[in-house]
Amino acid sequence: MNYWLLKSEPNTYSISDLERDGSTSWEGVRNYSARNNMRQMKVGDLGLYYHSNANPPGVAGICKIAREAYPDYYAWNKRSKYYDDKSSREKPRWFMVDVQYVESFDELLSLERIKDTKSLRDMVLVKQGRLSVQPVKQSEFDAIVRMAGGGGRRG
DNA sequence: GCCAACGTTGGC
DNA sequence: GCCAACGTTGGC
Repeated sequence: MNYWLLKSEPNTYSISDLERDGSTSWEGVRNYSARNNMRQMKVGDLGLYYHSNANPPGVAGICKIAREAYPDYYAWNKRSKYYDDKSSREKPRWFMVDVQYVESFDELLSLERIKDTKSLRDMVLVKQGRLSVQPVKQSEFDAIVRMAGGGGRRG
């Protein structure tokens, strides 16, 4: 199984929203690297749910991939803010997955603490920053869950 | 609101 | 294919 980190702005859709909804579709990714990462996801993979543009930013909890990549149909809807005329039904350019709520950490694990942790210094989150869907090593996933006091093991 | 670090676009 | 101009992300 693989591990991922998914960024969402809590103003737009926080982990509490995901908890309320149970699951959600992850549309609107318009970056090729992020899209390619999504296409690697398998049902059951676990994701760190990251709050970006937040105060403070950090990992808020855990989610699970509930459906593998399928065409992002928002790209075909002219009235959607995710509309892209270069994506067609015949040749979809963008993809989305479904994610399911797993757990919220009691306390957000801040980006600052992640940066201060030696074993997490090589995370894409720290090294590259801006990517909204990124791979995470199992060791990194485990360390973050441990630091956040989460119980989120597979399941 | 600023701006660094990327990504994308399009002229050539 | 190069690269300048522009747009976006996201921390601060």
